[in-house]
Amino acid sequence: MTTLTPAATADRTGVSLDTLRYYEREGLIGPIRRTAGGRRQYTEDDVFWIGLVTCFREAGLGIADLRGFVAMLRAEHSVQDRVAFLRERRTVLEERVEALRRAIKVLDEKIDYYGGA
Amino acid sequence: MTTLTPAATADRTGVSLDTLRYYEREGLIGPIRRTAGGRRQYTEDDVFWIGLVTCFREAGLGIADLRGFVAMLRAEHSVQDRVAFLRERRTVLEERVEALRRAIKVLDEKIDYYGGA
DNA sequence: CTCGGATCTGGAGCGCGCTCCAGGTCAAGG
DNA sequence: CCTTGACCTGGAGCGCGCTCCAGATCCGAG
Repeated sequence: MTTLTPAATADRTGVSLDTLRYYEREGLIGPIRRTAGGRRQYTEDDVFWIGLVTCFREAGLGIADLRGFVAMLRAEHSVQDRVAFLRERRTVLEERVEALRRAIKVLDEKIDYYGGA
Repeated sequence: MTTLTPAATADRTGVSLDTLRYYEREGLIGPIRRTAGGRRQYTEDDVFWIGLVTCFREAGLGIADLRGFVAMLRAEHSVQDRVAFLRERRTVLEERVEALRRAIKVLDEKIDYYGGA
């Protein structure tokens, strides 16, 4: 199976080396496989998961939220628990969209006031 | 003209006393009128503006952005500059909405995977 | 006039999410 | 071999947005 070096992974994902290590320390990704010498080897699956983490980070979820997400995947949770967790996060994000819509509306009003020119 | 005490203003706006003072120090609001003794007297206009600031903060704009907003209102800027600034902020917020939509989509897919139960 | 609660100021402290650094290790090319 | 550059670890540092604190001042009720 092909693996990626840290540098290649940073390149592919747009996440810095430091941040990749930080996410791993925080339990958001990995643990990442190592070579005999201790260097990290990222798999395609790792890259995919890093993409998910990035997606949620860009949406403004915190590190603790993401840790919750990882925890949810561990088998000790029922399907109901998982869906409840997912719906809860969804609600938080929807509320954030509403906050943005309100702010955009204010901006649009101001722009209109200036004649939209 | 009726004015509000700091406590009443915090109450009305949902912004803490410390944060009101902080916003004023940072130039996001005010300067707020004072009594002879130095106590702040918030007007209805102040309260309204605090509402706007809160709206933008909830949308995730930073303190520096808000300061830019205040600067924009000062007369040295042309209508074109102002509208350009407003449109720019609007674009930033729209991008944020898109990031949220992407994350919500991921959540929906997971929820579907669990059968939406 | 006195008391006490609200308010004042300046500055320290905090949680988050990185980011940077020192000092050392690994491994491919010459 | 030896060099060189990517990588390792642990920990310090940083910018943001508050939040908290001490010590002083104000002012309405009694």
